[in-house]
Amino acid sequence: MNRTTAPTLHDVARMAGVSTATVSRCFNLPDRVSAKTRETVMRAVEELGYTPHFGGRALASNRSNTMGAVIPTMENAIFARGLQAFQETLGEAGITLVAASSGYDPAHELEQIRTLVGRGIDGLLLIGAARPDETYAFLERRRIPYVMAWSYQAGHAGCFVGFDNRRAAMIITRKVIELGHRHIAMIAGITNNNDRASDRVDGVRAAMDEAGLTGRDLRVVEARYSLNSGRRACLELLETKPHPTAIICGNDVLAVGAITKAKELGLRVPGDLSVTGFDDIELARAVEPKLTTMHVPHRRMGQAAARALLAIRDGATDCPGTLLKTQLIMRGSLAAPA
Amino acid sequence: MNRTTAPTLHDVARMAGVSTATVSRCFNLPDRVSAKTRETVMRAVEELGYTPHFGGRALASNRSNTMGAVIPTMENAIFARGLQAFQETLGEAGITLVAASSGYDPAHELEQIRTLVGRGIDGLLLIGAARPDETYAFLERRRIPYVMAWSYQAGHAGCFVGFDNRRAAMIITRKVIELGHRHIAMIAGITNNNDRASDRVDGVRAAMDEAGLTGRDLRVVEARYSLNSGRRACLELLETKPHPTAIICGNDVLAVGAITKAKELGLRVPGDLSVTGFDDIELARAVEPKLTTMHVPHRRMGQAAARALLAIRDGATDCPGTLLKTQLIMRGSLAAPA
DNA sequence: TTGTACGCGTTATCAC
DNA sequence: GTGATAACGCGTACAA
Repeated sequence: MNRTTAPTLHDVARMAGVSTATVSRCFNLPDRVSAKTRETVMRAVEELGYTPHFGGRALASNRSNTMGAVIPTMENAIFARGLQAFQETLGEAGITLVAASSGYDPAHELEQIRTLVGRGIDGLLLIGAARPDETYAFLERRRIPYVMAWSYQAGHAGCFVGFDNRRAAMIITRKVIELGHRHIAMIAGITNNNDRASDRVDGVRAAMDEAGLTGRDLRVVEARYSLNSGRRACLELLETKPHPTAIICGNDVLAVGAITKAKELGLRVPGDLSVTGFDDIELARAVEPKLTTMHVPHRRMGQAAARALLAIRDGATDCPGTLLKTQLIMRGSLAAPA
Repeated sequence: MNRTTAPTLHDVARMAGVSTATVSRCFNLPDRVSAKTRETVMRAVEELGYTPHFGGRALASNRSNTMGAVIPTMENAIFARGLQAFQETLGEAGITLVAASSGYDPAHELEQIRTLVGRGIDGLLLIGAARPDETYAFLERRRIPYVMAWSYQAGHAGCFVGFDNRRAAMIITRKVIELGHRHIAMIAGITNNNDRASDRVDGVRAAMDEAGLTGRDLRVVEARYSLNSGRRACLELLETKPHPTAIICGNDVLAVGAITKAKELGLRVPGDLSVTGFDDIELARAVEPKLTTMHVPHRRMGQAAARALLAIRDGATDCPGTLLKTQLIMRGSLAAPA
């Protein structure tokens, strides 16, 4: 057992007394090999602790059995959760995941995509649709199958596995208006290069219009994805007159930050101020009052994205995209204004 | 622009009017190429949108510029956060990350490790030290450099980048005792195959002993990593007599679950019941009262793990491990018993 | 400084 | 059912 280098197909072949071709077939086309030889070969494989070399395999087969994913950051629970499901589903199909993050920066995203493509990925998961043409051009030129998740842009070319952010935001806003709120504010995520965030703002605006409320009745501030940003944004909104009676937030983290700050300021939630979230992460049930929010099926989305990519790999001609449903979850943080 | 296949080194060489060797050198040993040729080559690279093929590169150089990581699950915020930092630091060094998850199952972990190793990773990040000898044997045999994070087992062979879970748990328990609590309970994470969880239990026990309190004074239940499990465990603990006046939790998620349940039962926290956490994730500041917990530098740990692996790759002979410090964060959920 | 030529571990196309 | 053998894209002696 003094091997200093990993065993190769050749070593296995020699040990089993067959050709390398046969050993290879044992892995890739097992039924084209007699049961007896297969058994001999597998014994040798065991004994040597042989594992196929990825590089050689990719080179010869022009397939890597690898899918890539570039997400904004793993620190955001919704992406972590989706990525986990994505990876699990891929794993069941014998595919490994290479992951990278863009830090919400389109230029960095392209750079990461370039790296992954160089690695020979068979498919790619991206988040949202907001990126420069250059990125799409690169993907097309290299013929890399990709799906975009967390969004669903009907007019946009490409394959989406996501939901209608605008519509979901409309639904939650309608509910707020229906309860009687007229002075409404929004704490949005950073909308620059982020179609999920900007679609949600659009949705809120659309619902306001629909109800005959004007832009003057809606104040929007943007905030980074953190509890503290939510707190700061909430404070900023409460310093203007007339006070909003409801704050619609672009995600749960901002909403929880806002609730915390409001309570610190002596406001009762939802008595003095209603707050809504978006995503329905675990945090939504940990805060008091529990958060009224829009449930997004993050895990199902990750699974669907994986299945879409696998379908394309297996020759699916048209886009196997999926429009997922979100669901308004009424909890304690939204009520009629006093 | 009708390429149906990715451009190769050969294509670039032809376009630039040089040999493939020169193009290759432009990437790997730029100073061995004249500035003029290099420029011509790079122009061709740009024009063709060339990216080196990973497989070929790995095959020829016997290096993959890839590091692997097998973590229990990305859905746990602490691992997501650490992995994010790990990946960022690796990225700065031009290394890509292949990630997999074990679902807290040692057998599945080994399987994932096998896959990653087959891909030709240059190093591996693992969580904790609790795994079968078979796994370690495999790693040794294949000469894969690896570091273990989130733990620090002084007596254990191998390279750790982590902290002393037992000691940290002792510190928080001492504080609880010092405040006057005598009836103490613990909601631990599942300790099976998890040295972080079991070390924390040991630490609590050790601090009890040290204070002359017996095992009889400590009730321990284990719970899965979720708010609901924390709630259920809390209920179970409160059904026995004498009631604990303080519950020490193995992580923040369990602690928040416990607080939520206690409040539902009409108990005041910390008036009737004190609760402590472990990890200091964002959730800890979102709950009311804010959680007294043990801060763990997850991001720094991910960075340190990456640096350790890079150091080994660059020939470091002894283990560049790191013992990180944790810090007790006093917030509102722990106080003297009534 | 640059080019030639070989080998890395695997799969695929042939014959047999 | 099995065995030669030619790719696959790249790095790197070695030669020029």
